[in-house]
Amino acid sequence: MAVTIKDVAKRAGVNPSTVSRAIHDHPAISDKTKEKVQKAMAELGYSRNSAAQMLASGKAGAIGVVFPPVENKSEQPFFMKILTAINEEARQNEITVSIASGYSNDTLLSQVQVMYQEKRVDGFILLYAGEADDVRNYLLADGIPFVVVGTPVERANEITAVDNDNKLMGSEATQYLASLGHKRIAFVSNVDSGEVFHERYLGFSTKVQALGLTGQLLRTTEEFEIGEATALVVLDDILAIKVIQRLSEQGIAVPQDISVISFNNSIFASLIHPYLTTFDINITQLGHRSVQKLVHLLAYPEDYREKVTVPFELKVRESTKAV
Amino acid sequence: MAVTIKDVAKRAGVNPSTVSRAIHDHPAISDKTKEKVQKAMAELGYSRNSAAQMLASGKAGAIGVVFPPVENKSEQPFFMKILTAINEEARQNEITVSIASGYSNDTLLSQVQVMYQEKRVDGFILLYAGEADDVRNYLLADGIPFVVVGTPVERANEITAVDNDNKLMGSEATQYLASLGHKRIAFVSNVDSGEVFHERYLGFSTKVQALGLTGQLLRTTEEFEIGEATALVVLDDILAIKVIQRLSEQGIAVPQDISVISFNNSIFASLIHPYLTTFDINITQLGHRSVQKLVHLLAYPEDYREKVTVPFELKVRESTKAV
DNA sequence: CTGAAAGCGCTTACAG
DNA sequence: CTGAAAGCGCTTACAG
Repeated sequence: MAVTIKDVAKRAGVNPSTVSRAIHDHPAISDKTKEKVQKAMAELGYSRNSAAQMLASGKAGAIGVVFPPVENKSEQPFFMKILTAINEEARQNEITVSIASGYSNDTLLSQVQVMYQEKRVDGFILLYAGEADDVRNYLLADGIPFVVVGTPVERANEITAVDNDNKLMGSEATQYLASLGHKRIAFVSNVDSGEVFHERYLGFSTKVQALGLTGQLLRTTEEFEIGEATALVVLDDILAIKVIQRLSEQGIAVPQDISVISFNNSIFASLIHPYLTTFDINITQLGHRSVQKLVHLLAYPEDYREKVTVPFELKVRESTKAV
Repeated sequence: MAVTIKDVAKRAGVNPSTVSRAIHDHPAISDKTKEKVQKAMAELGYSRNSAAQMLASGKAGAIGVVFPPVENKSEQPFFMKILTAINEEARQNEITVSIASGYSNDTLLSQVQVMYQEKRVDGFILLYAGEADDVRNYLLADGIPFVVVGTPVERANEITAVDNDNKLMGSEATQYLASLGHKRIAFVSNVDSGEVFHERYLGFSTKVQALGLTGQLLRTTEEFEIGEATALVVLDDILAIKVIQRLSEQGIAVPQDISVISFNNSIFASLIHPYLTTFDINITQLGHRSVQKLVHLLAYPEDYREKVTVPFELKVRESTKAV
């Protein structure tokens, strides 16, 4: 019923193996034959059968995207956005994207194992980094190609990663506030672990020191006092708008009384006023590059694992002002 | 290298065809033989080769999830959440989820066509409804199994759909406000088309009429006056928090001066105060049911197309109060 | 209840 | 530059 390589071969008056080679643009096949085959394919409306191709070639032509085992994925626009970007780039490479998601490490691991063992995918993109977990250990142990979006803390040397330079971003946030004349700045976070927090905070505190400013760390999990600070570097957009509301309840207005700068440039940054001055982390690029790196790894499994750093961009909006 | 059905057969002392049947729990195979095969599989660590299975059986064991061709998918938690739910249910059914996304109807259509023609998927779940578009027309024309999340306006009779009852939700929103003593209520929207808007608004206006209340439609795209209204039914959470901020700038406080009720119960509903009274639309259930319906359709292609209505639930929070 | 055989639609050494 | 053949790992009528 469906058009096969045999039908095309018959129509073009060649052997099926020649059709297969023509399709893959094999250098040994003459241009003339390639044209004949092209023509026959077009006339018959040929589509390859991916299952047959996978079986014969041993390649799945698909990659798995692994979401973090957390409940609140849907609250973070990051995931949908990078998934879209990954799919876009995958399509350019004629690769299909399958997904693995779950709320525990166990379900995630078993999905990843099944996907790989059943040869449904050739490799993986992990959308979370940090400490090693079961999934990463499995991939590493079995030598399965994968790339991580984010920065692994362990065995970073053996892992291809794509990330922003969070330390530099923390530093530039501070620098920008300093350029507006702020001298007393606080870093605000709702967590005290995680690579993203560590790096952004490190960039902040290093820069504070370098410029001779006054800096401190404020945790939103406890009651906190702004004190003398005239500017805040907040871990991400969503936290920033919560902080701004809390300040507003205390009669402190942003940016009139205090400036706020944050990270990610998500929907939350331009949801309500004051729109946030924030760093765009270029999620589309993160997605594209991670696919490219994985494709490379698939072709050259023994090549070096390297880290790709994607540039960010400051978006100045309403939440910051000069003192 | 990888363990195949042949290896298992040899170990179990049976024919490969028997192994295949045992794996699929074929009724003709004796329990004793099934056990032998189970044991051999476990000992050898057998995993099926999905490509071979797909080729031999003609089934992909995978479904495609199609995202709407819009830019702002990542801003709506709905998509990530339903994707997670779909994947969860698919896993229960040993089905893989692949995705199709793009910013134009053309790229979306070509992805869907390729996925189906290359036999990578058996059917699709469309995450958008409303007017017929190229993708849906293609699926309908070629008799490809699919289910829609949402309510199609055309040819609804030929399409399996999973949705909430938006009209009823609009009605119950109004009813709830009326029960709090509100008599002048406005419906607030930033669009004037789309099934979701139409249905929710229809439910609102029908109920307003039935209860003898005063109702009106306010468009946020223009300057609007609350007028005499003491309560607002807002199209969705994200719009609601924007409206609340606008009111606040005019010195109107929610819920002290005016009540607000909205829909979706997304992250935006409990992001900042006042937390929103809103309807939870049960996205997890929408996702699960859509997979179940598709699986059914795959097994019984000639069965009726039907609509599944998933219940919703009112979440009372801070944005509404009695007059 | 089980086996032997053909076939699914490709790819790829091997020949020439 | 191209063909003939074997093989990838399953499934499934057909026999018995």
